[in-house]
This record gives sequence, structure tokens and C-alpha cells, in this order.
Amino acid sequence: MELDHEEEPSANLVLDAETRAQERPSDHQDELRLWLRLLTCTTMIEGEIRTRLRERFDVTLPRFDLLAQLEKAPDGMTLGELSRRMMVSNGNITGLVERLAELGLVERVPHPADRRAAFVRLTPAGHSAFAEMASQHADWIAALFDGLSDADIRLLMRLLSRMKQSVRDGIDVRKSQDKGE
Amino acid sequence: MELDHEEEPSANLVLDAETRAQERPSDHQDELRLWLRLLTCTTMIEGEIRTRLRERFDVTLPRFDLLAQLEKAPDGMTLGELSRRMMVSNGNITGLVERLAELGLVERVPHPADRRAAFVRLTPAGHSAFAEMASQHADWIAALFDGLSDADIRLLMRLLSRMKQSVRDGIDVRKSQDKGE
DNA sequence: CGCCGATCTTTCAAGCCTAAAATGTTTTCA
DNA sequence: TGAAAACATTTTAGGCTTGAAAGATCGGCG
Repeated sequence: MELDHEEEPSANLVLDAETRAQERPSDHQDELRLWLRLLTCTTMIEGEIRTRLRERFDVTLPRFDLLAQLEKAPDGMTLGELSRRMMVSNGNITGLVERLAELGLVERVPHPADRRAAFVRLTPAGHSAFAEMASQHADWIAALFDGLSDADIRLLMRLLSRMKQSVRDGIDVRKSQDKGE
Repeated sequence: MELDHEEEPSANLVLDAETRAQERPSDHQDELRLWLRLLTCTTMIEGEIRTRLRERFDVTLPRFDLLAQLEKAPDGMTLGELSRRMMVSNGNITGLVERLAELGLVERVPHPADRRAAFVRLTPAGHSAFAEMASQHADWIAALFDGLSDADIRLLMRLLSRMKQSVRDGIDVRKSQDKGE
């Protein structure tokens, strides 16, 4: 992993990687294949979980995900916090919360100190509805991963942590470039 | 991977896995964490690629994906084939093809032998537009994976293949259950 | 104090996506 | 041959998602 000659003062990891890659003309095959395989796995699992949530609980995946986030914060969370954790846009959260509130699964409470912000939290009904779904959900995931050994799972965790960090770095580099230069 | 006592005649791998899991009460933690990490990686990469495709080429990710599928089939492909390969619904493909045809990047041609089906293929404009995007896209992915060694990538490929097979099996089992029993 | 940039949320238009029903075509097989 | 099943696509209604713009509030600083 040789570092590049240093001419540009500001961080340039992305450009460096692209440059280095273009020197070996049309490669990137392995990285591309890895990305496609990752995407296939995620798409298959997501589709299956979506189907099961709909069939057995008549709930959509994004709604389940939002409930799952709230479950982890007993005192509730602002919409912005939800948006960051779920990695979706602000406007998206507004609509999801609206629909879940209509169903009585979440409720909005005013933020005590900041009149811009709004807390959302599970209602008792939301809490118990989620508990049932979450238990099934965990069983489904475990069953889908039944062909993986414990060692496979541990190793995948380690490698995906590394991937997550690598991707985060790549994104940060672009953002700082977009801003600074 | 002990098989269960045999009482139910028809295949029951999913139920078996769920049963076995419930015996160790509230586990599945590792599988759940793995799924969450996988999802995080995919979401981050997808978001980043979506942003870059929009900023530099003013194209959406699903459109890029569709062009990529067609690129691999010089003589074109039916809508159903596209739908299966991209793992999205039929109606979705109808709309995507419609919009891409409006832009002149793809064209529909009648299927010679089957009047139900329709081929779609890249136009010359679509072909050359895609070529430019694909090259950038490959660079972006390679840059995002810059923190992974070649060995990491090879290992991830192997493990994700195993995961894909495991998930496929889990899905097939449910489908045969839904049908038969 | 009063402005101004940052932050939180909503709104909007456009596009993506699904499941299910509808339409037209082909294939099967009695 | 001629139903009936299977298949390929489109349509529809509803929901998800984004990016950008607008509205409301906050915090810092002169």
C-alpha cells in the first residue's frame, strides 16, 4: 500500500486511488465483482424480509426499521437523529413518522429546550407490536444465515468492519474535496 | 448442523432453524449484527454512488444498473429477463425502460417469435454514454475499497458466496412451504 | 440588543418500487 | 381442436425516497 509522491498539499486519497488504478488499465474487476456480490446478498435478504413482514405483520420494512431505532431510545429521539441513524433524508422521516403516528405506534412530543426539534417515541402499542415483530425478524435472519458457521460469521464481521471504515474514508475524502478545493 | 427429529414429512429447514434457535432463548445476536453491518456497508456505498452518478452524469442508480445489464447482452434482452436479473418487479422495469427510451439510450424491438415479449437493447448513444459512466463507476468502487487488501477482497468474495447460497436456500425453503403445505 | 449563519423540520416535484389485477399471447394436454 | 394453465407485459394504487427550497428557531458575536 505505497503512499504517493507528495505534491498536492490537501488530502487526495480518492484521486490517488483512481490514478493508481488507471495505471493498470482496465482492472478493478475484483472490486466490482465484490460490490455486485455484496449488493446481491443485501437485495435478496431485504426482499425476503420485506415479503415476510408484509405477509405476517402487514408492515413495511422502513416502518419496521424506524420502530427498531426508537426501541433503542426509550426516551425518544429527534427526527434528525432518526434521519442520521437510518441514513435517509429528512423529508423521508417526516412522512414515515406521520404514517406510524396515524397507526398509533409512535407519538411526537415537543422537545423541551428547542422549539425547532421534535422528539418521537414508541407508544405502548408500538412497543409491544415491535417486540413481536423483532423476535420473528431475528429468527428469520438466523435461518437465512443457517448455512454459515460461527467462524464464517465472525470473520465476515471483521472484514465488513474493515470495509465500512474504508468506505467511510473514501466518502469523507470526497466531501472534504467538494468543500475545500 | 444436527438434523431434527423427523415428524413433519415435508421439508422444514426454516422451522427447524427457528426451533433450534428458540431453544437457546434470546440469541441470534451475532447473525443480527452481521446483517446490520452488511446493510450499513451497502447503504453507504449505494448512497455515495448515487450521489456521484447524479452529480457527474445526471443519471439515477436504477437507470445505470439497467444500462449495465443491457451492456452484457449485445442482442438485447426481454423485460422479464431484466426484471429477474435486477431482482425488481416487472412493472418497475416497464417504467425504467420507458424513461430511458425517451432519453434515447435504449430502444424496444419486437420479439421475433413471441408477441407477448419485447426485447430492449442499448442504442449507440446508450452504449457510449454507458461506457463513460462505467469506467468512472469502476474507479469509484475501487477507491471506496482502497482500505481492503487483495486478500481481504478474495476472502470476502468466498464468504459472500457462501452467504448468498445460504440465503437462497432459506428463501427456497419458505417458497416450497408456502406452496405445498 | 440585533443580525446572521447554522440547525431542525416540512413541503414539493420527480422518480423508484411493490403487489395485485388486467390484458394479450402462448403452450399444454385431454 | 379447444379449453385451461402458464407466461410476458402493463396498469394501478399506494408507499418510499431523494434533493432542493422554504419556514421556523437557535446561537454566537459585534
